[in-house]
Amino acid sequence: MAQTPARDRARTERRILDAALALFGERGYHGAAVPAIAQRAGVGAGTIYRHHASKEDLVNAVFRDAKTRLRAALLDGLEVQRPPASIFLDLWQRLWRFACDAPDAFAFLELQDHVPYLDAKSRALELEVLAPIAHIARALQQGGGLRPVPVDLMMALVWGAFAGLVKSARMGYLTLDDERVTRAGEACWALCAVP
Amino acid sequence: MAQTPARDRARTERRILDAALALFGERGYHGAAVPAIAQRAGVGAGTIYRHHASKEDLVNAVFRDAKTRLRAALLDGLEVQRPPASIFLDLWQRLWRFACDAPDAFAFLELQDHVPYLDAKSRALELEVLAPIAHIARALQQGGGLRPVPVDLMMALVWGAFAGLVKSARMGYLTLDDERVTRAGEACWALCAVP
Amino acid sequence: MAQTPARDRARTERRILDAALALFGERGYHGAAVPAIAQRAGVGAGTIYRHHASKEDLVNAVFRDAKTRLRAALLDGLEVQRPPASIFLDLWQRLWRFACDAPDAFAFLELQDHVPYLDAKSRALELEVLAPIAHIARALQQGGGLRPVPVDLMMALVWGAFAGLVKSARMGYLTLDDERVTRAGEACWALCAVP
Amino acid sequence: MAQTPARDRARTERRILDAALALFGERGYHGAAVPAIAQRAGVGAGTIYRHHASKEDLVNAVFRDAKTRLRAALLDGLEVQRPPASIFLDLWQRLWRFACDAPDAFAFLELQDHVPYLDAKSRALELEVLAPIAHIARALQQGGGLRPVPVDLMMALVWGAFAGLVKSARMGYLTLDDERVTRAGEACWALCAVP
DNA sequence: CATGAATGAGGCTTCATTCAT
DNA sequence: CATGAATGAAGCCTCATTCAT
Repeated sequence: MAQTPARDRARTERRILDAALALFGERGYHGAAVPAIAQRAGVGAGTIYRHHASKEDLVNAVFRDAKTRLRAALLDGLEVQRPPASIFLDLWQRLWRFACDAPDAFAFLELQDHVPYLDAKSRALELEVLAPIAHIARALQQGGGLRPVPVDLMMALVWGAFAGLVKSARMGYLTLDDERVTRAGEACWALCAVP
Repeated sequence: MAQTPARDRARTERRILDAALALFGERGYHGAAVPAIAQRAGVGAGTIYRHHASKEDLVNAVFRDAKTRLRAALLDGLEVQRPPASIFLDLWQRLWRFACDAPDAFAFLELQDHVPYLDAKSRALELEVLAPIAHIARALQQGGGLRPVPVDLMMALVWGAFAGLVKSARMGYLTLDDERVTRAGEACWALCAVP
Repeated sequence: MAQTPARDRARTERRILDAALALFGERGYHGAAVPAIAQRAGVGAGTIYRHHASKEDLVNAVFRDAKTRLRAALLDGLEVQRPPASIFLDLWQRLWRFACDAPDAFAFLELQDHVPYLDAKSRALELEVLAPIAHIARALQQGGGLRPVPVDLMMALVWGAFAGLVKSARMGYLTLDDERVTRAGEACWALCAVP
Repeated sequence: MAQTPARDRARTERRILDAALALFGERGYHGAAVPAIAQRAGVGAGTIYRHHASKEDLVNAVFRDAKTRLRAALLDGLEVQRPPASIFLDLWQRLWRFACDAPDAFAFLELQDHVPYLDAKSRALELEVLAPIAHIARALQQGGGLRPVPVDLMMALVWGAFAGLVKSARMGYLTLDDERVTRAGEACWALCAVP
């Protein structure tokens, strides 16, 4: 079978992306050395360059991979014909599940120091995640289901609040479990709900 | 006067801290080169090592300097004998003023990639900022003035929400002005208020 | 037919030699990458190593191939029972035709940076080109048809003069055509002619 | 004295240029490794980059240094109010002296593989050497003192002839001494002399 | 005490070579 | 037998740190 090399190659690529995601997330763009990524991926340093033209290219691939997974986690099968609170809490749970299932991806996406290296395609992908949510929020707001605060502000506040939760947990300032996260979500809904 | 050398030294130190803060904030710990910091501070590279034993030492000094200024901005003269909402909105305004007056410091403190290098003294300082606020929050909560959600969660949510706001603005996803920030603060207060 | 595999192999070998000649000639021994040669030859990188044990081996094969062609261009059917000037101008024309027909080969042979890697067989071949010409020159000189200057000097001067012409043209300091090359050859003959 | 550091720096720079000249001349641009140059210069690898922005920058500095010395060797104090043959033989001797005094520089300048990396300033310098000689040659030719062959051709031939001599000697095909070089020069003059 | 030239370990990247398919 | 993915040594270059001035 001539298919095996292709499968091998894909597996190698996945291990590179996973290792890079973990190290970029742990130590930032400049703090993650390419040879260290290679070692963690269990490949030679040169192999990374058969898959990505440069470290910058690699961080873009990692970003797009993680962002695509986040988009799927947030939006796939999302049911929007529901009361606003229900939609909000569903999204909150989806965020939490993503943060649990893919902690490396969540940590990486929250990190900022790769941002200067993102290319146009990566930036476009960022909007592909935000735009549908903004669209939903605006529709709800026009239907009177959301507090009349500019949607861009509200999204930044909610996303920031959730990120703050996870970051505090990672730094050891608090611990999280499903029940506490749900309560935090309910409190956060007050931020969006019509007063 | 034997005082002049001491004053010179303090002035040099300030320029080093400011330059380091700016570069660490812009490019992260690993992305900021010591010679570049020296150049921005207008001193020789060796001079930095007369003030700090190492780059790690320097980043701790920068962290403590910024955190101390944040503590002052948040807590100095804070009047706690007021209705909870008033305290909250005051803190929110203080945060906003700090983010405007010292954007480098705010950006740096939000950065993650220096965290692994913080020493015990720096970590202790972090608590010195959080503890008084937690104390206030708990008192208000016991007085029935705050939503009965664990205070650690609430603080993480609110701090995260504010940080998310500033981060979104820095990334160009929204623009901020006093009025919009005030409205965001009011929405955020709903998160803390007794339902 | 069992001959086809052999013919295929020979064709592959020719493409490898041509590609290597071109790249070595353009960028020098160290500047030409084996994978780049393989790509230009339209073969896999591993294929080159089925034909040559190493890059050093390859450059020797290229050298011998080019030198053999030069020898043929200079000496095949050379008529030496003629007046010295006629022989000289014939050789000059042959050089010019070679430089036009096989510019890659000419450029490569003039290059110096592969010289340290030439093996004994390649060095021997070099002499196989020079020796017959030296033999002819000495015979003419003994017959009084050439200036009484050591033949080794005269050959170095003439070969160098021709090479200088081509090199200047390649660097854009002059342009060449048949007529100008012929005039240059006539001037160069004065170098060899009995004063 | 604050002058010593400047003198040290200049000395370091000279050693770098000399080492780079030798290695580029011996092994070509791609064959000379920067760490090897540093070792030969007796400095750390990083030091080279305090004097030159890149390897390309270094090869340009080496080129300009060598070319400037060649220009001085050829043209400084050249007396042109003399019979053409005398001028020619003087230049020939100057070339020979340069090739003896600065064999590394001569070998390097003859090498071609740095040419693609020369910048505009370096190319301009090349012309500064050629132009005065071309000017002299044209004047002589108009005065009837030189063979009526295009000056660009004649210069390429003579320069090439001399280079061929030195190259043959370096490759061991012949040996040179003052007397033999003088005889070669006399033969070469025939190339330029009015027939 | 400040300086900045020097250092060399380590980072990013290339490439000659191997080997499983 | 051809292939091309993988390798890791080695190349170019940066930068945290030192030290002579």
